[in-house]
Amino acid sequence: MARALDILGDRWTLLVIRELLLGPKRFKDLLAMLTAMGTNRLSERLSMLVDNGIIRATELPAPTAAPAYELTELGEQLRKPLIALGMWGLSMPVDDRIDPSTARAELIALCLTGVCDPAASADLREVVEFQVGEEAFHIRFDNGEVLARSGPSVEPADVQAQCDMDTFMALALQEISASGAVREGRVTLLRGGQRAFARAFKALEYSTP
Amino acid sequence: MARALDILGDRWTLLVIRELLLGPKRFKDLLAMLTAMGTNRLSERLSMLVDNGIIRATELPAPTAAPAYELTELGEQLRKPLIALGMWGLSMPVDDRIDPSTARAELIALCLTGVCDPAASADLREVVEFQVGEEAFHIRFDNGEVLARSGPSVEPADVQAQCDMDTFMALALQEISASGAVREGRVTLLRGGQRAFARAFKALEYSTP
DNA sequence: CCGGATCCGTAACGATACTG
DNA sequence: CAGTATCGTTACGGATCCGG
Repeated sequence: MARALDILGDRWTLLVIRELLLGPKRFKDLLAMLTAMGTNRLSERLSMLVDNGIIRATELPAPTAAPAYELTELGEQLRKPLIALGMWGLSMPVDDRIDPSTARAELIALCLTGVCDPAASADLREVVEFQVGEEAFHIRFDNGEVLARSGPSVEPADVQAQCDMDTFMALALQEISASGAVREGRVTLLRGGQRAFARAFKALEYSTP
Repeated sequence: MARALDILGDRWTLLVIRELLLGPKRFKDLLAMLTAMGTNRLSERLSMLVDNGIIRATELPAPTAAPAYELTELGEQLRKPLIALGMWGLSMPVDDRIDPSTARAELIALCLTGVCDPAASADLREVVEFQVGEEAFHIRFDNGEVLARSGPSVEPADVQAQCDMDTFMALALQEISASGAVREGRVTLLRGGQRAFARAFKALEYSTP
């Protein structure tokens, strides 16, 4: 534990890794998510993480071809522990619910992918793209694997959904049903049907929060 | 995750909680384990953790009756995430193996209790006391529950074992067998038999490191 | 513009001396 | 024993500047 904290214990380090759990990111994108972090600090953390084999420099796919950072296999292994920590933070009784104005739907989605039952999506293979407020992200179900990523999907999405933060949080907390939210117009489906959309949230359900 | 790190992200905080996962501890005991931590810093962290409902002030059992700190239910819920982080640190390829001179057997035991299969100790009910170098600790098996704690057990132990750090690490990593270690004299049993001792390590075995 | 590196004032830290 | 007070040093956030 001390060894892990020697590397991950500095301020921002775990938050940088959190961002990269949502897929490869550019320097400026990380900076945009981690407000109040200085450019020098970010650069310092990134090179330290590279030196320790937790992330590596890479390039964004095809048309963009911009430099970026991504997790290595070692870094990827932090997914479970970090999501577990996130769930603990979620259960903290500070304000009962996270402030919707500072919340980020893609991070909520990330948590869901970490706590949902893989068996529930064992025979599911679809990509759902979300637009929640300003943020765009997608969730890929691939026969038991569930992955949340920032930005639109590279392969064409089966479902494209649009809603506001409050609706997304209510969906994530299972306070409202997916099909009900569509019927009531709280969710707009730009592509795909209500059935496919509901299937996705069914697969994301967790048992014991 | 950010909420969790707001509370737990400062230096030493997670290490203080790690110590308390091994049972209630006094101020001076925490200080002794956390070398290089200033008394003011420890005091600061402790009161912050109390304010956030993660630990609480208490008293050591019966004869000692000294002030101490222990985890609340909220703090106890950090066990799984923290041990997961510890296991990640263990898999870090810095030096393959932790330096036996700085390692602490009770922390290794703590990790084992977090990753072993509860089913393996479902019908086991015994207390094993260890003396490894200077440190004394015990592991309590109670029908599926497995708990590692610093110091001797309050209830009389079924097994009392003595060995050096290298032997304990080899046992934990399943490099040698428990009964073999006893036969070869690497482990001295002050109380209890080889069978009971071997049962304990059998129950502590993990499947995928 | 993007990815950094440099500089500076402030906050946090480690060590030690001190107190109820 | 369980902290509090003080002090010199380190790490941080913010702003500015530079090379591609």
